[in-house]
Order: sequence, then structure tokens, then C-alpha cells
Amino acid sequence: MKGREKAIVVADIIDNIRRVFQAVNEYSKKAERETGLTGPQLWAIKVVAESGPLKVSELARRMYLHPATVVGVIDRLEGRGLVSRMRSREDRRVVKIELTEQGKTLIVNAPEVAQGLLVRGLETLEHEQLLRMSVDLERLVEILGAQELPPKLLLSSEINLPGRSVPK
Amino acid sequence: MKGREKAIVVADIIDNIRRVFQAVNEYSKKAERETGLTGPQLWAIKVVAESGPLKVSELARRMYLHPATVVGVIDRLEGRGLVSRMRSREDRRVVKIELTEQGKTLIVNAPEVAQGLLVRGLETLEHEQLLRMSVDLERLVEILGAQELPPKLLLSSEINLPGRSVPK
DNA sequence: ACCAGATCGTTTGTGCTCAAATGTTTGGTG
DNA sequence: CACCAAACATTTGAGCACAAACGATCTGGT
Repeated sequence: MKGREKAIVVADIIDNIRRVFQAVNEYSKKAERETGLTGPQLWAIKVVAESGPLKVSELARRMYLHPATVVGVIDRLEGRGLVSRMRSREDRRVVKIELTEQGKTLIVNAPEVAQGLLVRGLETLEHEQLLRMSVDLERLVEILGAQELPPKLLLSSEINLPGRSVPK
Repeated sequence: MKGREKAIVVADIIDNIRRVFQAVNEYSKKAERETGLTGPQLWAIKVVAESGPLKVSELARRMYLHPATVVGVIDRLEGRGLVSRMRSREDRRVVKIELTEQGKTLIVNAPEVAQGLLVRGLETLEHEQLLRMSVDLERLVEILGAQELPPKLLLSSEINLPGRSVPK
């Protein structure tokens, strides 16, 4: 009767999932100490950096966050002079977020976010192992019933790294 | 040259990791609507329910949270009459948290937390698949450098489910 | 030209999370 | 006995996250 073993393996898996959660959080806090920016702030400024001027709603969409949350983040980034708000002339409802010169200089020597670490680590794996892991994670997603969660967004924009290294 | 394919698989993996994060959050919010309690509140009350009266610090440790955070959660649970604080007589610095009768009745028909869903789903998998997934997640943890994160706590208390179902 | 409805950014209110500071109690040590 | 360091819970302050409500603006239909 291998029910017992099974339970142990399940426990291991849950433990490791927890560790992944923890690690991502910890990593975000580490970046905080190095740049003076918090994780979300760094994330936001990176998205703006690589996708030009963005509407607030568009930025929120790319970060999977509520617009109301993003407004606060922008407030603080603007307070530090790293980004600036610009009302659009075609549609005066929208506000475009863009980097200031100060923001551009900061971005070049900002540390990687957790995703970067993850991407680089995964790239060192064999192709077969990658496929395996992809399948397994898909199964996990299936268990959680989260197949369609990010409704086919082009979230690749934040993670895709064409050839080799330097996702920065 | 399969560098391109590799990047695609990596992107898929990252996507699915994100989905797992999202799903756990969403799930916590769903529980919120069904019980009137937030995710952390429900989590805290479940831990107290199965591990008897607990010190604040002990509860914080089991939830991987800062004591200051737990104090706020307890405040709100106490405000709803679900738990009660009791100063220890042996050591008057410590405060024991225990369920009220109202809390006990709530706990029996409270919905599963995300972990429960995960555990039940994993249990339906083949033993081989479980081992595979365990190995893969371990690799993920390794990439994140999070091997020793939860410093060998008896966190099993929240997840172990000896024989079959009923992690509740 | 007007009005109903949608969209956009923002504000407000509640809760979670941590770091740092505070106050209390305990257990030693001089 | 007096003092002091450690342990404990709490408070305070800052940031993040969302729901709900709001004012301003744009759009489509009449």
C-alpha cells in the first residue's frame, strides 16, 4: 500500500511550491534594498522602460494589477522624479506614463527582477528537462483550474528574450 | 538551432508559474466571499483550529508571517468573536490564541484553502507523475536558490493528511 | 444637438505585509 | 537586591492590493 509514500511526495511538492512563493517575495525585497525602489515600483518602471509611454490602464494590464494600485505606484515613482505623467491631447481622459532622464539612467544598472533570475536559470537546462517541467507546471495549473487566467495577453513582452542572455 | 524553441518553452513555463500565483490569489478571494473572512484570516483560524491554543509568535511562525502582521489579523478575528486572547499565567508576556465556540462552528463548514485543492488534485495523479513533479519543482527551487528557506519547520502540520482525503 | 452609456484616471476605505520603535515581563548576573 | 539582556506582544509608519464610488471625457444613437 503506497498511499503513505504518495502523501509524502505530495507534501514535498507543496513545500516546494511554498518555497517558490517565498523566494519570489524575498527576491523582491532584496532588490528593494539595492535600488531604494520596492518590487512593484521596479517592476513598473521596467515595463515602462521597454514599452515606451503607456496609459495607466495599459500598464496595469501588463502588470496584472488593478489600475487603482498602479496609480499609487506611479505617484511614488513620480515623486522621486523617475517617471512623468502626460495627458494625451487626442483623448484627454488618458494619461501617458514615460520615463524621465533620471529614470532612464536608473534603469540601466537596476538589478534583475525575480523573473530574470528564473529565465536565466531555466535557460541552462536541457531542452528535454524544459519540456518536462512545462508539462508538469501545466498539470499544476490544471489542478488549480487556472488554464485561462491571464486571458492570452502578450505578457511575453516582459519575459521574452530573443537569442541569448541580456534580458535586461 | 533550437535556441528559439527553448525560449518559447521557457516563456510557457514562466506563464504557468504566473498562473499558479494568480490562481492561489484568486482562490483566496473566492473563499473571502463565501465566508466573509479574508484569506489570511481563514488561514490563521485553520491553523489555530488544528494546533490548539497558540502563542502569537508561534502562530506567526507557522504562517511564515511577521508577528506584527499576525497581530492585525488576530485583532479582526477577535473583533468578530471567532478567536479570543488569553494571557498566560505562567509567563505573562505571552498571549494564547484560541477558538471561541463561534469560531469552532465556523471552521467545520469553511471552504478549503488553496492548499486543500492542490493536495486533492495531486493525490489523483499517478505515483510516477508525482515523483516527476517533485523533482521538477525541486529544480525550480534550486534555480531560485531557496533550498533552505523554510528552515526545517514542522510545516507538515498544515499539510499532512495521513491516509486519504480530509485535510480539513 | 442632445443624451445614455462606456471608458479613463483618480479617490476613498479596508486589509495585508514588513521594519522599526515601544512597553512589559522574565531570567540571569553582578 | 538591583540591574540588564532577551523574549514577547503591540504600536506606528510606509507600501501594496482591491472594491466601490466619483468626476471628467469620449462615443454612439436618436
